[in-house]
Amino acid sequence: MCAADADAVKRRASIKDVAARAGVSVGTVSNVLNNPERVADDTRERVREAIVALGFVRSGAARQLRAGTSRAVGAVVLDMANPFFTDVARGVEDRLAESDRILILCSTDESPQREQRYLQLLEEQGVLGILITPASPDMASIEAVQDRGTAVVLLDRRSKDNEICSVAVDDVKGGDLAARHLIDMGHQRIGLLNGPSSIRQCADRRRGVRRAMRAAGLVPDRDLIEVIIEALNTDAGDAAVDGFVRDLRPPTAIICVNDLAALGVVRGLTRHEMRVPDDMSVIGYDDLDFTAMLATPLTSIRQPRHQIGYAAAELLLAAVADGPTHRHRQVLFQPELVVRDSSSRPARSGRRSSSR
Amino acid sequence: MCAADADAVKRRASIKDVAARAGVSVGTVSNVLNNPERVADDTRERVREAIVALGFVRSGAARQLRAGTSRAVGAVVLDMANPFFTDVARGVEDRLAESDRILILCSTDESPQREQRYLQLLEEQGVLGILITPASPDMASIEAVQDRGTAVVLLDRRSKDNEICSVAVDDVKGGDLAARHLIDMGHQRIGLLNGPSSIRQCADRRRGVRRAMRAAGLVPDRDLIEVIIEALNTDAGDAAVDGFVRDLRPPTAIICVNDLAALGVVRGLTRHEMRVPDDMSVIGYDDLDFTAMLATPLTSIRQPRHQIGYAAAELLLAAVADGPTHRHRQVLFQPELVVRDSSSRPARSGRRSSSR
DNA sequence: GAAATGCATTGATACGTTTCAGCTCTGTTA
DNA sequence: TAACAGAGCTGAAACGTATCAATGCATTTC
Repeated sequence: MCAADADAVKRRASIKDVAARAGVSVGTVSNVLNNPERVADDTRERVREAIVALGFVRSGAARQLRAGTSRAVGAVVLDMANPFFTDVARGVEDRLAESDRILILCSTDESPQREQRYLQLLEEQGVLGILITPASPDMASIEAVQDRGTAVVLLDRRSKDNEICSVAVDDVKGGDLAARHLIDMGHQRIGLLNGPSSIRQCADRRRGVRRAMRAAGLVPDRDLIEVIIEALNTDAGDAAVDGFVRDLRPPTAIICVNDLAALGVVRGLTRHEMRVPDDMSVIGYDDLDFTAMLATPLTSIRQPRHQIGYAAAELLLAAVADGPTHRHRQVLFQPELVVRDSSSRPARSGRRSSSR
Repeated sequence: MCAADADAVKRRASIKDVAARAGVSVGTVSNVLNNPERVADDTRERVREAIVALGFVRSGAARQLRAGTSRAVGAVVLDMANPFFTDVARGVEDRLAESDRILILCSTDESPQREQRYLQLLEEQGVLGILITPASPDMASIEAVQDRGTAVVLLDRRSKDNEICSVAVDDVKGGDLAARHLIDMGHQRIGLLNGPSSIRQCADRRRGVRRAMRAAGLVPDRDLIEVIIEALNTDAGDAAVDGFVRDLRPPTAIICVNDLAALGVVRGLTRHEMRVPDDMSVIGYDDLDFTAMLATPLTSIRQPRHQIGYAAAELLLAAVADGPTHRHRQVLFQPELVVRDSSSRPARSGRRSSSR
């Protein structure tokens, strides 16, 4: 009913149609769009009128082809339904929106094939750059993309050889924070519910925990009780509780690999008729939104998720602006301890492991 | 070290470079890419070798310009960090991946300006189509986009006049399910913690609740205690509990506008030294992942989030395939009641409101 | 009054594909 | 033998924009 002429169905108006209608050359229309200060006021106005009258929308494809500059940035994550990546992606988007850029979001589900496919699609798309949490250990194809001229920033990973920009969180510090907090409150025997060491984050946190213990005069090999779970979810956390409470000298606190597992640990403790934090302190990791809202709000380690995304996008845009002169940078964020009700001083200190 | 000739730094290889290297014309290279069966085996092989040798990546921009066909689909949601949209988006992505398509995800934060901006960027980008949860009540600009030839599907909204495809959930049914469940268990006085009626979903659920009550012989105006909250979060839910328990004839069950509010209700009840479900049944809405993992797992109404996204993407691709002959369709999903521990028979039935 | 200056605009070109009419060559049919 | 068919390939045009040298025109400077 509105701006549609009888035959406008055929095809979108082009810059040529606008030029014809406004009685100017296509070059002038292009200038109105890209360098409005270069064109006289009345001409500019006339062109603008023609643009709205025709419902003209400029072709990003043609613009990109000619000018070589795209509006889109790609982000390749393990799973965009995972709250961690979700918040990171939101940070990315917020930074991109400031520069009128747009985000193409891809989930690999940790499948190298899917990662490969998405990399190719993004490269064909001619994105400005790619943010990626690699699914496959082999970085060859990612480096190939970078060599071919597309900026790349690693998300939640560090590049060892400084060949590529990255934004990550200091997980050693995260483990350290959790353990130090417990030790400060008087805990002497600590449980660590961790994921497999093959996951860098898990290995790092373990190192952090042990470091903090040694620094406090404890002996990790004696005073740290470790349980490894493969699936980092609530059910696994629940089941793992048995391993801790059946220990000859059970811990008085458990540091968990993430909040979901911590939730399971709380559930498992309830199963054993133990109360949090009176009988056992519990610390989570990730500080998911809901953990603060539980009956016993969870002490947790917070990662600045939104900031990570924002910083990664910032780094990417800088890399694009720098061009070939760009020097790769590694950004490392510090996690933060959020103390809530699930951690407290141990009820009974030291070795008096008698009745109950 | 690999496929980079000395001067390959200058610019990405084009189809022309491939043609030269393979000793064929550009038309043939194009055919190898798009209609491989049309070219002889050995030629095809030669071209393929040239492609990998040069690290050739075809330009999506040029392809789109010439062929008029894009690989990208846009999705405009209120907030991509919201678990609802997150799962919906994942459904969209999964469907798109099946067709080698890519998802551009945009959060409006319910700002009409931001929505407007994103619509324009997506249209310039030449996306195949747009999935959108409108932020502004005014659909004019969305319809304008559709009129100009970009397919549009509404997400989590219904279009009244059938001028546009949509995928939504039956919220009346959701309210009905929750109330019916409680009534079946013997509850006679029911609390409804709802959002403002200006939100279509809230109004619909209220209608569903009242419908179920009437169907069971209850009188909503007498037996339904309603509390409205503006912010649909945990703190508001917590605070709202006072309104219910101070009622002359308090309800024995509360239906909540979402799981976060339900969490707050549980917390508020604890504050009043009431237990769930013994003293009060609580039903949430959304069935967020973590609600099943709580100390008292939450009864909730589940919306098929992933399916919604998948179906919306399917609808969009169908609309694109149909071209101008397309007939708009409205898809309505049914929500599902998930019974867990937070709902049970009322402790004391009817009016004997004596001791405890 | 001529030259110089600066501003607004033009028109042609290039970007990298896809597409398609037409060419060549080989083998088959009448 | 001529005509034809079909497979395989070529070469040029077109898609819609940005860019830039060139042009026209009005104003200022000497």
